[in-house]
Order: sequence, then C-alpha cells, then structure tokens
Amino acid sequence: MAYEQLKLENQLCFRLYTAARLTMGVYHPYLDPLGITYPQYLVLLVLWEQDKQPVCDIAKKMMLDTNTVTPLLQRMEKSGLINRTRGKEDSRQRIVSLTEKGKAMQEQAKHIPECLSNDVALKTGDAEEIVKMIPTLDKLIDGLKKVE
Amino acid sequence: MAYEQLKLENQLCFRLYTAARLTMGVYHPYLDPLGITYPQYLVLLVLWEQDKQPVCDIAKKMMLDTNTVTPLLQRMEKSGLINRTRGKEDSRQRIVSLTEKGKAMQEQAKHIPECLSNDVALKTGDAEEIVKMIPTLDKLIDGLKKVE
DNA sequence: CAATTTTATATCGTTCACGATGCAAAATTA
DNA sequence: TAATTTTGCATCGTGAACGATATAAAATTG
Repeated sequence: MAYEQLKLENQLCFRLYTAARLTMGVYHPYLDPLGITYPQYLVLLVLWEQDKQPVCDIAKKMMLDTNTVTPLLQRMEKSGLINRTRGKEDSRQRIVSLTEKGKAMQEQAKHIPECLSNDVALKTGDAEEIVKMIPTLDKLIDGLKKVE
Repeated sequence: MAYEQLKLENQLCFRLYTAARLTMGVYHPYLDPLGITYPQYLVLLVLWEQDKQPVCDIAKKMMLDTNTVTPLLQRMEKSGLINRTRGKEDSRQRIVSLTEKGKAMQEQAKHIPECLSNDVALKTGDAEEIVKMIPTLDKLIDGLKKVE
C-alpha cells in the first residue's frame, strides 16, 4: 500500500527529532529544580562562557533567530537570571548580562553534563557509540545552516 | 572562566536539537505547497502505511503523547486531511482515517524522501556518513524512550 | 550631506511539545 | 455485581520555534 520510502521507519529526520526530544527529557530532573528549561540552559551556557553579549551573538551561537531568542531572554529577565541593557556604542543592541542569580547557577549546574552522560550511558548501555556521532552531526549541521 | 564541560560546543543534545530543527527546515519547500507541517507529514506517513488507527496507536508510533497528538489531529481534521470517528468496540477510542484529500496527497508526497536525500547530500557533500548514524540514533531512542 | 540599504531587535500569529488535570468508558478486583 | 483501577482522549497553560512584519539606528551609497 505505502511507498517504501514513505515509511516512518525510513526517516532520518524523524529519528533526529525524536532523539532530540527524548534527550532533552533526560535534562528535566536536573533543570526543573533550577527552574529553567533546556533552551534557557543553553542561553546560560553561552553566557557562562562569556558574559555581556548582544542578542545577535547569542542567537548565532544557538543557531536560532532573534524572534525565538528575544522572547526567551524576556522570560529569563523576568525570572531574574539576566539583565538586558541598551548597547552604548550601538544603541540598537541589547547587551545581555548575567545577574548574581544567573552567575550563581553555574555552580549548581556544573555537574549536569556528567550526570547526563552517566544517565545516557546507563539507559543505552553504550555512550561511546553515541558520542561518536558528534562529528557527523556537526557535518550535517554545518551543511544545513543558513549561509550568512 | 567556564567549566570545560559547560561549553556549548561539548553538548551532544544541542547538536541533536539543532540537527533536527535544520533538517525539518529542509522539508519546508516540499511541505509548504501541500499546506502541511512536518509533524502533520509524520501523521500522514503513519496513516498512509495503515489507515484507520486510534489516536493512541498514532501517538505511540510518533513517540508523542496524546496531549500533543490530539490538537495536531484536530487541526488536520479542520484542514480536511482526516476524519476522527468514535470507535465501535471501544467507544473511548477515536479512529483516525484519511479523507480523499489525505489519500490523494500521498501521490504528491512520494518523491519527498528522495528529494530530501538529494538535498542533504548536496548540502553536506556526504549523505553516506549521515545515514550511517541511523542505527546509533535508534539505539539512543530505544534506550531513552519511556518503558510502558 | 541626503537617500537608501542593512542591521539589531521586537511583535504578532500559528503550530508544536508537554506537564497537569479532568472525564467517561472499559477492565479488573473484591 | 459493586467498587476500584486503568485506559483513551481531551483541555488548559506555558514555553518554544518560526514566518511575516515593523521600527529605529547604523552603515553605505549617490
């Protein structure tokens, strides 16, 4: 009845989409107590690496557009994790900086990557093989990302 | 400043999340003319493979919960792709079936997987390596999916 | 310098994802 | 059979994604 190529089980994208959703789910027990979501955690990773960045830099690193990042940052400002001030040289820019609360959260979060790695290893039985996908995923992402 | 493990570039999940988003983006030029979204396309894949399924079966195949699938199906019913009738044996169930429009769309969609594959190969230069991730993604998904 | 284009950000509307909760029908248990 | 539990689906609220559009500031061009 169905064309072979139209079977769900033959879709790469469906797997990426599902794997991403399920992997984000593994973060829940660690992020919920901190009161943040996975995308918010990504913003914090970016800011912990370098504080005080304009929205466009954060968006570029997360490979999202500002129409996704702006509301995300607005929510984070409301929950007291960041501040958004006008740029001094370029007044179009909004410089995003960590509050004390945002900075302090780094200490609570520093074990998350290790916990995740352990959880995934435990659940899948073999994290080695999974981590080996990283270069290929990078190649895929690099090929598909918009040229600027 | 930042803990090494807290750098964005060391995150597997971020790559899955980004790869999934970008890959879904490649579907846009093919799905937009059909007036459907990627999750709606997945529902159609499921129904083309086997028509007349209860919501729970569709949800299980898509690895989503009914609170995501129900509104999705409601939108698809509104746009005339499917019908949702009460189950005869089990009246709790909603049996989802393709309309003529939903069935006819299969013909228009049958080249999409091939187009996608070509597009990805063209953009990344090497689709071989990417397709090789499938068994590993399946292992990851299988390990992370909820036990029922 | 004036006009035009680009850039940085924001807003709006629609569709998902998903936790929490509700409800009625079916299945199970006492 | 009556009481309880489970199952199938739906609703609600929140937070993303993202296309389309808007706006003001900067950069570029004429």
